[in-house]
Amino acid sequence: MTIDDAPRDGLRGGPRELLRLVASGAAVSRADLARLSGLSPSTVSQRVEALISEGLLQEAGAGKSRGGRRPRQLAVPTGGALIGAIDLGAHHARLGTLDLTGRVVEVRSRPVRIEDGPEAVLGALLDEVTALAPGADAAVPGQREAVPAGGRALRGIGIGIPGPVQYDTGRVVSPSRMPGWNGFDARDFCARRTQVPVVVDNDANLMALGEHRAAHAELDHAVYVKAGTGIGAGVISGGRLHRGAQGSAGDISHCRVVADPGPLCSCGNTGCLEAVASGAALVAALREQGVPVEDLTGVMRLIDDGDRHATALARRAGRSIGEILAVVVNFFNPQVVAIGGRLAECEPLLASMRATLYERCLPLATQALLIERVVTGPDVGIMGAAQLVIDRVVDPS
Amino acid sequence: MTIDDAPRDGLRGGPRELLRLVASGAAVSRADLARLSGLSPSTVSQRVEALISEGLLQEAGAGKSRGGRRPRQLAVPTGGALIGAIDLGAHHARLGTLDLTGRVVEVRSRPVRIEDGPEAVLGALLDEVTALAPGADAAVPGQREAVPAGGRALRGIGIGIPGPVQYDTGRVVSPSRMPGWNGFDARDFCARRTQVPVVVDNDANLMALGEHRAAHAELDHAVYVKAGTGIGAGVISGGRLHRGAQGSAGDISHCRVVADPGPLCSCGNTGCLEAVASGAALVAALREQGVPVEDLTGVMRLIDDGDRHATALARRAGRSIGEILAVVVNFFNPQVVAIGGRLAECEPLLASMRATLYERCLPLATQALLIERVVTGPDVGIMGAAQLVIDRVVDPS
DNA sequence: ATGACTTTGTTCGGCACTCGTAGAAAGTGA
DNA sequence: TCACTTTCTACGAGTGCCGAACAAAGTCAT
Repeated sequence: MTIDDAPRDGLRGGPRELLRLVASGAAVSRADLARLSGLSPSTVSQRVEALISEGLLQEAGAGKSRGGRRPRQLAVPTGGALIGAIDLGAHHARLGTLDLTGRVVEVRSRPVRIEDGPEAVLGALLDEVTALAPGADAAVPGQREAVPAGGRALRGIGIGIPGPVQYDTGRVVSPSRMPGWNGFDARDFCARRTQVPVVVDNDANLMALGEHRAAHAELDHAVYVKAGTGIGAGVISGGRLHRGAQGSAGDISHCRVVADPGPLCSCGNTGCLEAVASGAALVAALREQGVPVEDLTGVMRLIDDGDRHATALARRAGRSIGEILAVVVNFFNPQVVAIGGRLAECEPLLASMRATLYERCLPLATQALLIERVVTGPDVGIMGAAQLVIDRVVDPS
Repeated sequence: MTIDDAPRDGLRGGPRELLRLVASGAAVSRADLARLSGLSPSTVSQRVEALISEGLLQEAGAGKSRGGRRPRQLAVPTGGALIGAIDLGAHHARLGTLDLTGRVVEVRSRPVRIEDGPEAVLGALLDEVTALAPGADAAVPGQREAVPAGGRALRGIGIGIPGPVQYDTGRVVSPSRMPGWNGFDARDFCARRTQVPVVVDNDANLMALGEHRAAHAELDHAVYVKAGTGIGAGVISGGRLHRGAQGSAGDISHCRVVADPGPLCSCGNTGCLEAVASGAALVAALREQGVPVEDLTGVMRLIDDGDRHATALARRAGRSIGEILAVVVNFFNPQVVAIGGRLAECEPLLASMRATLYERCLPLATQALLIERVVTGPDVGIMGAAQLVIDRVVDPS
């Protein structure tokens, strides 16, 4: 829809690049920044000065000499403004605050009941997030420009939803298994309620953004699969998040993987990937086999214990995911496919997926392909949310 | 590989935007350009002056008044420099010359025998292309800057290859059914031979570039399928050509579409899309059924005549292509899927493909999806080649 | 210690690009 | 003939970046 969906920010060009280089520890001095960013020393000097006067950067004493003048070290100040983030899942939500460099400050997990509807679910989570940033009303009005903004005020909130989100409008569209959410304008609702800018996106997209920035910032093309209760994917093309026309890019959950008399899916079709390989499908299939299992955690435990049925199901799920991803890899030719979510912990699933990919893809497409588990951990979603807020709200270059 | 694979040129920003607006007939005067491009009138004036002095644009008398001063009309000069283009196919090649706005000047078709190897095939085609632009040595040395460059000199050549091309290096990599081409550095060979800048890309990518610029320039995400002797696809993401990590993006020909004892593919696997749905596969399957058919043209004729076997095969091919494209559409969520190549003329195939797409995709992904036949005609490949040359050689902003 | 050399960082002028404003040029219409 | 519109250019200003020169602060061999 928009011309530039997500500015390729922290890499080349954007003024945030310098900030990120310092925050990541890659650069400590202005000279480092010039070398790493490719900008001229004079430009770096200029920009650093601007960042310091905005309160986004500060000097931190002198470093060690490398045979010449000692560098004046730079650091990202702690205690500045905050970003709120919510990563909503099928049964649990993760929420927290992060600083303007995208580092987690505080994080919590809460059980949620999606079926209570968007107002109730989001309302409670928003209240908790805003409570984590008490600085909002402690801000000194006159100094908002000079000092980074009072106590620890909230500059924006990023929210991930486990279903399709029309990013331009912030609406949730035709989600399966989220009764009462269809068409809900989550962005507007949250922005009105908190009086703070809000961005809303699909949870897999946020995972992709978080993991890509944290682990693969130098790679141009990547696919991140989130396999938990449901299955989704986030797509990076040319260093930017690819959301597609309706914002539903990466939604592979209803691709067909088994011939016609397959298991019935929540979407009404049969044989969908989600009906075969998602966490919910594993739980359902085990129960059908008479194995008493509570939830996905129970399934994971069975697999860890070496239960035959559960392990076989996990292998089959991995094969199914691999079959779809094989098409995706041939078509998209990414540099990396990373899998996250609860099911990524499942070794048999991962192994089957890998095997299927290598078997079914062009050798050309897999020869240099990284197939990994997501390395950023359970906070990856809220980290991606914060990245999005930084890109779109804090510093939309 | 590169940060900015293909600059989003003719749209917003690039200095070529103005040229394209004039060439397409959308703008006739400087005032038009200012309105359409969003640039200020002063900037337009400046850029137009620069383009005129480069010989890329010229004034063409006064237009009709709209209640005020009459506009000074602009036009793209004819007779300027040329771009050479070759669209290599499995059995035929299309070659020609185009002007700097991407319009075809001359075009021809030649039978080729790929198996003669790259030097012989490309050598002959290059000779013919250079012969179409005799201005190369007629150029007046001193005036190369002021006047557009002598007679009709060749500024660059764009070449499409029916197999994977590593775009960065210009090498052909592991093509199936192109014996003797693997690893061949086509760009270097052609550039040395002609002493002119050369760009080489996959044929489906060039088709995508040509069709996108000509028909869907305003759309951000598109997939163009080229179904002829082989099957390939070109991918546009965010208005740019997405080539992927190894340049093999869009290569869906070896995705599996039938369960294990499927037809043997040239790649050694069984059940590949190419072994089921390509033109070559249709010819082979008909022969196996005892139908004497010469080539793809023969198959098309049978289908037009209503032959049951041929039509059934075409329908099955359409379904197979649709099954793969369904995954692609769910994953990539494009605004348009267009199909070109010889098989696109086949109505039953197209119908089956459409049906399969609507059946297997998320409604969200197909509700606004255009499913079309390519409209640019048989020259689309060389038009795309010229676009690539313009972007990368003539005017790499 | 002393001078040569390194590394770090700033200042300053200049280039390239764009915009806005003003105004010139060239029409129309009452 | 005058008011008004449309088209196009000229000029000054602003921005963002760069390179060169220089200033600051070290190390190291003699």
